[in-house]
Amino acid sequence: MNRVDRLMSMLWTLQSKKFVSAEVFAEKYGLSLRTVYRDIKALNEVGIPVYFEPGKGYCIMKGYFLPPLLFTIEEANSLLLLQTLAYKFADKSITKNSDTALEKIKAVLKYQDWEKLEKFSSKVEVYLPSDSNNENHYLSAIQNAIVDKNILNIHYTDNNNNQTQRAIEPIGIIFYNNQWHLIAWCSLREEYRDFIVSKIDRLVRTSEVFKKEHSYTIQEYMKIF
DNA sequence: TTGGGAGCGATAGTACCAAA
DNA sequence: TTTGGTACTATCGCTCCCAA
Repeated sequence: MNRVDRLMSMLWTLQSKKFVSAEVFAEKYGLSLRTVYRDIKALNEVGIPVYFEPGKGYCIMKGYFLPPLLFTIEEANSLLLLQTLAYKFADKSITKNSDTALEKIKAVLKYQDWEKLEKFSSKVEVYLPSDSNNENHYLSAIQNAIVDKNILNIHYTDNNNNQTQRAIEPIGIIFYNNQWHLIAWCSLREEYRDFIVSKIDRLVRTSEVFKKEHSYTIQEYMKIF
């Protein structure tokens, strides 16, 4: 990493964390403390309001924000790979967002890097078994419901082709057996259930918050069931 | 019990020099 | 030009001791 990239990286770190000590920077970039002090001074000299709080570390003045407009070609390639995986493993609601995110990244790349990224994008492919299905578009809504603890109303077709309507409280999503599974408290069955996302025929995210205090995390659920 | 001063360690910062 | 090493100073927080 050259010095300019490192200074930018330090800036993003300071923007994303409350306090960072000189020692943490030295360890992160494999530098001596002396060089970290020089870098902090360099940031100050170009007008970035980095200040020091005794016992805590360095911090950037509240309200100061520089949008992360610079990406290296390696970072852009990594994101392109992730987007390719998203196309295969996620649904339309996710790929729509990852498309626009990648377009924003491409827009701020240097022309040479943009050209490299375009060449690379035609040389990456992921193959999945033919029975995998990511044709619906509920993953994004499910993600938001999990974060905001919103109840979901779903129309679901189970393994016996029985169609039911349920109110569920989603605690997490898991990808296994080539399918996304939604783990949720089911008010119809009054227990935790594993719903295959592709078998959800209709999904409505309500503004109603969870009625139950959930005792499981998604990791604990997978260990137990 | 409380407040002040001394001592100590951790951390931040600077100066100078050498090496790559 | 950039970086690291060493020596040094400054500051802060904590603990201990002692006097009021």
